[in-house]
Order: sequence, then structure tokens, then C-alpha cells
Amino acid sequence: MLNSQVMDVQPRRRLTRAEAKARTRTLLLDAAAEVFARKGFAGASVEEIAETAGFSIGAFYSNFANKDELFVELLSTHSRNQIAESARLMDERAEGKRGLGQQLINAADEDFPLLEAEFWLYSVRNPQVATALAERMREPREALKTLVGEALRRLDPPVIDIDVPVSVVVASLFAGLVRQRRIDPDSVPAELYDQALHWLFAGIAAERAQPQG
Amino acid sequence: MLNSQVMDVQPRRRLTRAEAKARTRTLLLDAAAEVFARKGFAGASVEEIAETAGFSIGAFYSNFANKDELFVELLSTHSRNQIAESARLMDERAEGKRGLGQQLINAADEDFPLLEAEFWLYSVRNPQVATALAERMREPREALKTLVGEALRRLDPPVIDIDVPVSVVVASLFAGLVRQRRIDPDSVPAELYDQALHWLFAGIAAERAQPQG
DNA sequence: GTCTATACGTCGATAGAC
DNA sequence: GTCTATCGACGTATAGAC
Repeated sequence: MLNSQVMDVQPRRRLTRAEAKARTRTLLLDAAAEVFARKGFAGASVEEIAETAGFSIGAFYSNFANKDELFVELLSTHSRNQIAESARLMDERAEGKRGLGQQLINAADEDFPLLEAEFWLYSVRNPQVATALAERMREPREALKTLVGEALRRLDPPVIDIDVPVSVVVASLFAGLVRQRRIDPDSVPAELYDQALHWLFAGIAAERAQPQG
Repeated sequence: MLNSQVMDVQPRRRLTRAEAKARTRTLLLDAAAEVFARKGFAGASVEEIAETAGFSIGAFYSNFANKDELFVELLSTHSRNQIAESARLMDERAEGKRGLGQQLINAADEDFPLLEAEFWLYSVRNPQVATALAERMREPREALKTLVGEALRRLDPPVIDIDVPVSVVVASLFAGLVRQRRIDPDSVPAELYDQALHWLFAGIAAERAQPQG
């Protein structure tokens, strides 16, 4: 699921050695994402990951040094996909608030939030991983910042010199709502995210139009 | 830490059998909260929990059926503390937006966010636990809803008939910002939460003052 | 009620065959 | 490159002494 977009898992011609190994890696990463989401990092065994991918333990260890290395690789792939998602959003619509509600609904139904929680915990518990992750998250964060910046410039009156990280608020709100919806869908209606963003931007615009203490 | 407020761990007179056992339970729960935060649910061993509390494995199993039971109890205690926190906030100040920034900073430095992430994952993976947790979270959620309702009524013009769960937005934003600050403190300035709430409420007020499509 | 000792299973990782 | 077999470490849970 997570990695199959990088490489076709069912190519038509015979595979070279390198291609076959890369395919095994990809399948192991996909399987790991699923098992980690279901069992958690510590709860997932190398054996289950390997068997889910259709391989043996030996195949696993010929592709990864250990479970940690695979997890970090999964983590970076995850970040890369976040970049792609942000970029896609920016390309399709630069309006900043349209169709985001649906994205929330979709996100809450996937394994992603589980993996993200797992990644977050792993990062907090392994500071050296946290710095590496922060490094990789810089690009998607900048992309979101640009997107939010454009939305602010489109306000009436335009806001161009704001020094508060509104994009961080947006990202945090999204992540928080996704988690809440996962455990209690009824408490997070489909339009809630859109509505909250609308208010947030309206509040910023109102403050600029008529500054108050 | 988490449970010691319920019972004095160093009473002055001699303990009865029941009191001694209850004290052991409490100490085991405190230790478990710490170890779960550090190692995660699956990663925490019963042995480490028991030893952190100053007891043996046998003492653990004479107080809890297994690790799961202790975890669920910890979960409910956690929810109860959330209620207390919400209530305290409501009593001290009904302003809805004052001093909340500091609460964010404090929360990000504690073990709480780690435990919450662990609890969330556990709930998502164990649906029967999720429903029980949702039940226990109803009271603090209602408390927050009341608090936010009062803040809305204090707006100009007052908002009294809103059918959007603003309190869910507030809670989700808080949780999201706490997590973000934990892995990258610089990205979440101390005033960000207060500022975001200010904008959110200003946006709601602006919409009511001058409805727009 | 709590401790020590231990049975039993599972997991991570390795070695050697193919 | 991948598989099977296996080792050593560790974890849960129990049994019986005190």
C-alpha cells in the first residue's frame, strides 16, 4: 500500500537480481506498515512482517539489518508521501480551504493515523530519530506554510506580514481531529475541519480589519 | 505521580491489610504510567513495572490479573484526572482563553502526551476498550463543552444557538499542538494556542455579526 | 500479601544449505 | 537472495515458601 506506488510489484518481464531484491524490500515495507499499524512497533514480530509479505525471516534479514532500520526507512517513506500529498493539494487547488474536509474523513479511515502515532512515539523515545524526522518534515511543512500564506494573502484585507505560524495551527488541528474522529466519528462531523478553518481565517481577517486588544 | 493524589503514600499510622494492598496497587499504577510512557505498552515488561514500584513480579500478579487489566485501570484513572483538570479550569476562570497557553507548555513537558498516544492506539486496536473509554470521556467532554459554550455566550454579539461542536475543535487543536511541540518546541511558540483560540472565537463572532456565504 | 524460582512460550538474530 | 533450523535472551504467568 504505502510503497507500491514507488514500484510496480508485478512487472511483466523477468527480474534482474537487483530488481528482485528491491521488490522484496518494497513488499516487506508494505507488510511492515500494515503489521505496525495493527500491532504497534514493539508488538510486531519480524516473523509476522516477513510472512505477511510472503517471505521468510531470512529474507527479511538479507534486506534489513534489523527491525529498527526497517522502521526508520518506513518513517522516511511516510514523510516523502506526506510531501507528495501536500504538493498534490497545492497543485490542484490553491484555495487553501476547499475539499479539505473530505481529506480528513479519508485520513481517519486509513492506517495512517496509527502509523503516525507510532512514529511520533518512536521519535519522542529516540531523540536521534526525532531530529532526522524533523529534517525530513521540513519540506512538507514549508509547502503547507506556502499554501497557508497564499490563503492569508487572499483575505480581505490581505494578510502578508503575519509572524505567527498559522500553518502549524492548521496541521495540528488536522492531526487532532483525525485522531478524535477515529475513536468517536460522531463527534467530528465531516464539515468540522472546513468550518474551523473558515473561522480561523475569518478571525485573522477581522483582527486586521479592526485591530483590538 | 498519576495516582498519588488519590491516596497518601506515606501514612503515619500502621496500615491494615486492605490499606497496604491498596497502597501497593497505587504504587504499581504510578510505576506503570512511567514505564508505559518510556517504553510503550508492549515494550514495558511486568518485571520492570514491579521493580520500578519497588515490588516483585509476584506482588504484581496478586494485585492485577495481567498487564491488560492494569492498563485499562490506568486508562480510567487518566480519564478521571482529565475530568478533575477540566473542572479545575472551569472553577478558577470561566473566561475560556486565559492561561491556557501555559497549560499547553506544561502538558508538552509531561509524560501525559505519551500516555495519551499509547491509550489512543490501544483504544483503536481494542474496540471494546474504545467504547468504555468514550463513556468515561463523556463527562470531561461535557465540561469542556459547557466552558466553550460560556465563552461563546460572552462574544459580541453573543452566540447561543451554535450547532457545531466548537469544543471538539478546541480539544483537538490542543492535543495536536502538544504533540507538535513535543517533537519540535520551536515550531509551537508559547502563545500560539491562545492566539489560535482568539482567532477562532473572533471568526465565529465576525460571522454572526455579518453573515457571509 | 509478597517473595523466589521456574515453566513455558515467543522473539530477534545467526548459520549453513540451496 | 532466500530458506530452514536453531540459539540465546527475554517476557508472561504460575507454584509454592514464608
